[in-house]
Amino acid sequence: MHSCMDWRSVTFDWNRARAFLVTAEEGSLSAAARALGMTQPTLGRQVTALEEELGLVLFERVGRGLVLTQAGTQLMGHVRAMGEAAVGVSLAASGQAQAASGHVAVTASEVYSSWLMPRIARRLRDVAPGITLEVVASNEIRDLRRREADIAIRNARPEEPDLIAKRVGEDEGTFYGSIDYLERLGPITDPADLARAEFIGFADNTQFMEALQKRGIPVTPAQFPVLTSSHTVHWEMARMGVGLGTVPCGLGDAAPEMRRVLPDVTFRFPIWLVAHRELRTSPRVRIVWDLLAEALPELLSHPE
Amino acid sequence: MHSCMDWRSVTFDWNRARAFLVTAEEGSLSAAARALGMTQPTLGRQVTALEEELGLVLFERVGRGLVLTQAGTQLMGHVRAMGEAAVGVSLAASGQAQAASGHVAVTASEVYSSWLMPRIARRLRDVAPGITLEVVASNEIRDLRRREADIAIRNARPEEPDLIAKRVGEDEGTFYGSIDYLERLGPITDPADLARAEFIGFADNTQFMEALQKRGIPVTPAQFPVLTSSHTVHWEMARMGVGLGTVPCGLGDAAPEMRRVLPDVTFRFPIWLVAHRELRTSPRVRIVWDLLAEALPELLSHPE
DNA sequence: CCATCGCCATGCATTCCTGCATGGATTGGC
DNA sequence: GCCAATCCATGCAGGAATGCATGGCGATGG
Repeated sequence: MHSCMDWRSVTFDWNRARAFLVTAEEGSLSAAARALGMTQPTLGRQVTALEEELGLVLFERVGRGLVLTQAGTQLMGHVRAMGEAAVGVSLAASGQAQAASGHVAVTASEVYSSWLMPRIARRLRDVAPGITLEVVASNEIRDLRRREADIAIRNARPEEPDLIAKRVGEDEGTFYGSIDYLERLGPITDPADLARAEFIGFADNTQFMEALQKRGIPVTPAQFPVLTSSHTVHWEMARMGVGLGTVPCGLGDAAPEMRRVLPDVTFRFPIWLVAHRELRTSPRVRIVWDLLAEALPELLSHPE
Repeated sequence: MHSCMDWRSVTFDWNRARAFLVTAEEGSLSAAARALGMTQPTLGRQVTALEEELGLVLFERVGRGLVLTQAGTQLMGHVRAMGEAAVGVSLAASGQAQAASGHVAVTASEVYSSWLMPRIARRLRDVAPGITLEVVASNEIRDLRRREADIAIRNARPEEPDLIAKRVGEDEGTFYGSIDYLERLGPITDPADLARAEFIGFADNTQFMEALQKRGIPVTPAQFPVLTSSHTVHWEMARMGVGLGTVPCGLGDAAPEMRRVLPDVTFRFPIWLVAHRELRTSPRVRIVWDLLAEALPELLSHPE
């Protein structure tokens, strides 16, 4: 329709225009870098590149600071207009996000539901107050196709092709035991010592046992006095001194009555975000998805 | 001064806004890519990234084309304003460049002065008609410090620290002989055969001889019957059949009465642009500098 | 007059982005 | 109903942009 329009005149790098605008307003590259959350060399190079792109000298490099040339001054008006329109874009965008409403269900393991999701929910309040969040705490692999949840947080990439998945980070877990249980057990200094210990098991225990054996920890089914599909039950069993529990370090380290058994032996496992293809096009689901994708990595790396 | 201003609202990637604008106006990613001279995957990723950055769904992916969502429609107004301001920036910039005037002197070797500079001058007419260009054809290393020229085109990086230099490309040269001289000389199939030949030499001939010997061509001072500092004289000597001449391939191949001696043995040498630091801040010099930096690489690679 | 501070320029390792080639999906024509 | 054309999504390799650390320079205050 508008294909008659000529876009050649907007082909220059708009980010360089932004660098020029902020630098001119702030008066120096360093100040502009601080304002934009970038570094001074980056902004300096962007401004230089814009000068080469336009074939103009915008700043006079004079000693300490930069001074706008006549050409730069005349461009400032137009660049300011771009900046004001950009503010409009930003405000309108956040307004649209604020206006989004509806219901979004996220499923995660019990541990993550109680540990991570509250922080996510708090952020969601600020970004999109109209969205109500439902947290489905479950360790079972919920079937997204049945609409039991819109987004799932999992530890593996799903194989279904009509699901989209994004790896958002990595978490770390290790063995924990209650202080009194560890006393009864005696000193553990080596993975081989764990042959004396007992573990709280998971419902699908063979997979868990195989993982332990791969790490050089010889275990037999007899060492699993209790199996449970609930991570909460799992953790409570460990706290009661029934056996060793395996939980994310962020949770286990925060429990005062629990201790790592082998502090240096940890298991790293990936965190995946999963949703339907179609659901990603739903505004409210997309907002929650993007929030999770942004917030989870830092929550996992900075347990805070 | 304006440090009170809050730039957080313009921190989003402006190029992604441009991608969104053109895509929405053109109606498809592919059309937008054609209009902007980019590729469809790039624009698709930029739009997706903008959606994640703003936390919005801008397009509904429906079958063939894309359809603006409500949020996208509402953003279009502000993004259009950015685009119009961008057109203003572009127009003002070209206007400023057009208005630039003054005198700029460029020094280059005789060969390049007559071979490359006319094409440069033609382009300069379009970009900045107010600038008058002086071409100083000289093979001597002109001293830029004495203001004999504003910009120099050289074959080596200068060592003076107060000069700025930019490598703009690479050129290729080889030996040429006139047809009748090559007949007198007999067949040349190997670099070692050149021991029978005579060469036109340069004023600083030791450097040239060393370069030949490094390439496995044994030469002695007795093989240089004529020395000259002028490349033009050098070439005329070769054309008259005095000996073998060494010139850029772009020049030598265009001469009908000359032939390459060893077509596959070529010398590659770099092309440097040199100017004063201070002169780079002069608008008119900067315009010519940027034009040279942009045009020379393609002139050297596509001799046309 | 000298020391200190802030600012800009440059070399280097890394990350991110871009372009290319391909696969999957849908629309329109015959 | 099938074919062809068009468009969007994704894996991959090369190149560009970014950040970090450093050096040089001018301005300011003692």
